[in-house]
Amino acid sequence: MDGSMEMVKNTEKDDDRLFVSSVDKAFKVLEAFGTDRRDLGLVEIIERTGLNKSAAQRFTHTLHRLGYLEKDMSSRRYMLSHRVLESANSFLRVDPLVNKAIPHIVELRRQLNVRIGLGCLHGLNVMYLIPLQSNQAAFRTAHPGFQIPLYCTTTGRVLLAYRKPEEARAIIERCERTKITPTTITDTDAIMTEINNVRNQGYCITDQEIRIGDINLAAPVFDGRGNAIAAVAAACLRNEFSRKDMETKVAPLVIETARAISTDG
Amino acid sequence: MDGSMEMVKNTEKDDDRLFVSSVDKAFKVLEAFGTDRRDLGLVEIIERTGLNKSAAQRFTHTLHRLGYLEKDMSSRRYMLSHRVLESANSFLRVDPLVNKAIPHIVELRRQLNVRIGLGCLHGLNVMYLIPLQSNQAAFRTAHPGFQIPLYCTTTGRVLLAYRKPEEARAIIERCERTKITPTTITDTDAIMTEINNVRNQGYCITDQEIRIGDINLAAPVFDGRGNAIAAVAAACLRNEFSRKDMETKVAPLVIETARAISTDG
DNA sequence: ATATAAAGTATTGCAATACACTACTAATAT
DNA sequence: ATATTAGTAGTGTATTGCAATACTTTATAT
Repeated sequence: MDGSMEMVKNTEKDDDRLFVSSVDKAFKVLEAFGTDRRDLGLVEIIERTGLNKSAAQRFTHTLHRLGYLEKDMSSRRYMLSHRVLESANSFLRVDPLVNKAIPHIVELRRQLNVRIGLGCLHGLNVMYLIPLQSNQAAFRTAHPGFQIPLYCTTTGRVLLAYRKPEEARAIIERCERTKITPTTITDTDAIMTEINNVRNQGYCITDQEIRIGDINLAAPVFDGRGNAIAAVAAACLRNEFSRKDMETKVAPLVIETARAISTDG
Repeated sequence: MDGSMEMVKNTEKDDDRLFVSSVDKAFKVLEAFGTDRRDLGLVEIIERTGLNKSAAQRFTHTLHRLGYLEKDMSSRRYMLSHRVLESANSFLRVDPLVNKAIPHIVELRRQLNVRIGLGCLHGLNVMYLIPLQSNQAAFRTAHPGFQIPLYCTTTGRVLLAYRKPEEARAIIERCERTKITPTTITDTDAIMTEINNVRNQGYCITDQEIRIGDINLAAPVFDGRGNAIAAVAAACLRNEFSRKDMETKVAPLVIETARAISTDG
């Protein structure tokens, strides 16, 4: 009654009369299903989403009825249904970048016979739109939507290289930089040095910064306005490709592929 | 005021106090984005979803703020964002069927060098969880979540073959059976005959029923309880594989792959 | 075996949220 | 220039979603 009727928590989503918070909560539930566990019980969903019991109950129920969640009736635990693939397929089939890239990516894979990916920025991660496995092996990571950290990967560094340096630096500093392998570079300045090289040489190499035995290389894809919107990356094995091989043999092919995918401005 | 306060429209979702209809509407908007058009304006969304203007406005706005829809500010049209790949990736990475199948599917592709797919039932369609392209060409249809009709495809017929005949018949009759190619079988009895053969011979062949020049073969994958939960399908070219080739060379390999993926009861 | 705790399900009155309606503005098409 | 269509903003109201609570079932410990 002291006149302070105004809420203090007007950070973002409040005071937005068009925002429907039920939708937000429903997606919080969907997003609770990550890659670590397959099925979740109600309490686990409550823990992961921050919703209360009633809300968790109502949104799991609703998503179940809509067919986006499966429910195992004996364990009463929920899991994602294959229905979530619907919108993913819609996206992939109509996205111009993906469609333009596919034949070039396939051809590059044929030439090098290594894993090839097309990735873009997604928050503080790189998301692969097309992760093409090599012909021999099949990786569990070879599905669209696969994400890897931004700061220690070729695709991430390439995409940062074509943004304003201070912007790139800010993004890197927001990353939780962990030493994934002994050779992972985590120092901001060191990463910035790598990034600065990219703009000069037109590609980026990382040497087992994310997986022992891998040496990777990526080059930028540009849109019509000259923005780097994606990168083509090749994941090679160190005992098949030396650093010199990467520079002299792999780099020209990857750069040429990325250029071919780029929209000619 | 005549006492008829009760609603008449209690078909399904009403009288369900736990069902949150805002979530339903939000997903209606997401589902409006199919594979025919990339971007949609507000009115198109209204037409496809049946929502009114306010609702369409609020849910596009909400989905945009959540990052699931992109908005082109010049055309003010919406499109799916690559964020929809997140849950697809989560599903594919943790699904036991997919994980068990991948190495076998890859090996089968290596042996035959044709397109191989792992599909399951999804309403009146077959949905491919893993559509593996052949090594030479790349199809736009080679993304997870790709759907094909049930009634005229090997996977569909295989999956129906291991259900009760009357159930299978009912499903077929619910399909809108169009003659996709001149040789597409659309008659219910004729399809039932094909389906009955499947249970005897353990596989299904279709001869250019969905694409001229293709001859396809599929075999069932069973879960621990003996239910056919998926099928392995091989899409071959007619000028590379005769019907006899399919029966003698392809069928044993596909059946063996499907059996290897099946959970041993 | 029995008790105890934990997880999941069902119900209800209340009020805040999402609703439809309307009015307004901007962009095409004629 | 004018008409028409598409998209945006605002508002009072009641319907919808909310939290609290009670109840049932399953799991765990004693």
